[in-house]
This record gives sequence, structure tokens and C-alpha cells, in this order.
Amino acid sequence: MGRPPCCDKSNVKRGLWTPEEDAKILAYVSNNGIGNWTLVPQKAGLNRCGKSCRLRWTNYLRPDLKHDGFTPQEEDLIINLHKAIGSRWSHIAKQLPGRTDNDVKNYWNTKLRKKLFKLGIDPVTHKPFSQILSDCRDISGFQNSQNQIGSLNKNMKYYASVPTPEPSSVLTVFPNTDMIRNKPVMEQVQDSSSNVNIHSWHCLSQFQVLDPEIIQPHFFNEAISSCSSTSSSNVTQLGSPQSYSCQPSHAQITPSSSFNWSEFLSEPLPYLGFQQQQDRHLKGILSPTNCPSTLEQTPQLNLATGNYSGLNRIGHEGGFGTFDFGSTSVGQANNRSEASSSVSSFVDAILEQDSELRAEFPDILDGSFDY
DNA sequence: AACTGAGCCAACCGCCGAGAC
DNA sequence: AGTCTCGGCGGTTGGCTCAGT
Repeated sequence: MGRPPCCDKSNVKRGLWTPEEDAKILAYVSNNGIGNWTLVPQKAGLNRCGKSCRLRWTNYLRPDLKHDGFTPQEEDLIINLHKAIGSRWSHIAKQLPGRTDNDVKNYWNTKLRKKLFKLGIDPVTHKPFSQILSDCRDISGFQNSQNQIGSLNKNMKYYASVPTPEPSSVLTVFPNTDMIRNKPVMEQVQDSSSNVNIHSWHCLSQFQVLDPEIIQPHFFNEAISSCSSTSSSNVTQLGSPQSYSCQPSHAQITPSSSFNWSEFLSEPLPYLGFQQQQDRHLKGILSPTNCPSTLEQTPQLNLATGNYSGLNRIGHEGGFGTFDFGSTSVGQANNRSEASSSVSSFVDAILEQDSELRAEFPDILDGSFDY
């Protein structure tokens, strides 16, 4: 036989915690420290499950927790880490002192995903939607294309709550994707001064290339299954540098058996000598020197500098430990605080620039990207 | 004032690996 | 060796708040 159960699940209190219960937890921990949580309810005089007590302490009562809003630097770090490792919230939270995985997860789900979407970036793959569309043209086989669009559509529906369209509308886009393909998204961005504004504009313009009737939300119909579940294997077999998997980023970079996320994330960053530890941490995470890898022409949003680079590191065929935290140079990273101070948030800046573009080119942009 | 829907977030659920028994 | 809980994790949900109608 195993251990006895920690509590009678049917008789413990659930739901929101009262200040009195919080006080009991705090008093208990301050007197006894953190030990066996199954004993805490009994010793602290709480009619709660030990697991519930642990969560309350971990997510709310811990004295080292921050309860204020996320800073732009934290936002950028979350986005870059999510791009690199996917929804491993505990690992991401470890890079953010005073934040819990629950905090990060909630912030991502309620704010950051929507921000990325407004920028025209798929929050799952961290790739521009226009690029995903162009990929559809590159992918041989109609099924794959359907799946890619399906993923995009899924996101669109999530963020825009669009009405369910006719399934046939999905098909109408494909004859037009030539227009997209002939206009590579990152081509101009890479050799420019890399202002993300260009990307934003480019992304918008690419959407505009398509018939507005087609590109409007109903285009992204849920006529097909999500690519994350059905097309990933197909897509990754293509092997073309211009082909991008529609998988979630964490699936895309599945670690080898010997790879350890915790070790990787906790590794020191000797090439950086920043004054403040947190800054050092943030910048270090964004450094490209962390792991050498195969280079691939993949657009890369650099939230630290506002650049959108075409160079990205992607591990191939599942064997890696090589991935990218953002293709910024160390020099760029060093300028990070400066950039952050001049612009409250990179993402906010993009949105602002996007608004300016709309004001400048109302005829072109209106209706093409609002949902 | 009442209703509705979106946004937010604390808490719960369910799974998994490690370890106790 | 097998069974079970603990602790940790990511995903999901319930309920509160607030703005809009």
C-alpha cells in the first residue's frame, strides 16, 4: 500500500480564499517554514486540501512575489521565451523574478497573444500570418495547405470571434496565393534598417494583395482541422528553407533526450557584463550566442530592438538543443535598456506605428486588417 | 437601473514523474 | 514489484469587475 490520502477531498473547502485563511497560511509558514504541505491544513487549522494550500502560497502569498503589472521588458522576455520554448510557463516564470507560472500564463493568455495577433503574428508559431499564407503556396499537397489555413483560421476565430463562414470560402484563396508568394515578406525587412514598422506595413500590404472579400475573417474558416494536430509531420518533411511548420513552437523544437530545459535556462551568460542582474538576465536570454545552430531564413521579431530579422536558428529533425532566443546581436542586446526606455513597450510602439500607417494610407489599409 | 458580454485572474483539474510504503 | 500520494506542471474554468447598451 502507498501513503494515506492527504485529506478528505469531499469535505475540504474550495473556492476563493478568505483573508483569515491567508493569515493562517502565512502564520504557519512563518513559524514552521515550507515542508510537507499535506500537514499544513491540519497544523494551520484550515479546512483545505494541502495541494490547495501549496498553490495559494506559491501563486499568491509568497513574500517575494510581485503583484504589480508586467513591465515592457518582462513582456518582451515572455514573448521571446514563448517563441523559443513554447508554453513551458514554469521555465519562463523562472526567468522573471517575482512572477509565477500562473501569472505568466494568465498574462500571456489575456494580453500578449492578442497583442501579437494585432501585429499580424501567429502567437503559436510566432510567424507572420502573411508568411503562413505564403507557406501554403509552397507546400505541395492540398491537405497541407488546408491544415495551415485551418490553424490560421483557428487563431483568427479565437481573437476575432468571427462568425462561422461557409467552408467553401477556404478554397477560394489558393489561386491568389501566387500574389503573396511573389512578394516575400522578409525580403525587404532584412536589408532595411529593420524597423519593424516595415514588417507591419509589409504584412498589412500582403493581406491587402488578396481580395478583401477573401481575406476577411470568413476566409479563415474552420473547415479543416488544426495543423498542430494533423499537419505537423507532413510539413516538417518538406525540408525547404522557405517552408515553415505550422506546429507550435515548442513542438517544433522538441528537445533531444539529453537536453534539459532547466539547465539551459539557468546557465550563466558569461558574454554579458551588464550592471543590473535583471537586465543581464533579460539581455542574456536574447543573445544569439547561447547556442550555435543551423541558420534558416525565418523572419524573427526582435522585441528588444524593434528589428525584424530574417535569420533564425531552428533545430532540424528533432535533434538539437539548438534554438533561438531572438536573433539580436550582443550589441543590440546592449542597447536594449536604451530602447526600452525610449519606447515604453516595443509591442505598444508597433501598434502605434500601425495606427499611423492606417492614418496615412486609409484607403489601402482600412478594412484589410481589422476584424 | 438592468442587462450583457468581454476581460481578467484565482483556483481547480488532470496528468505525469518521483518517491514512499 | 506494485500501489499509491506528493509535488509540479500546463490547461481550463468559475466568478468577479467593468464598460457598453
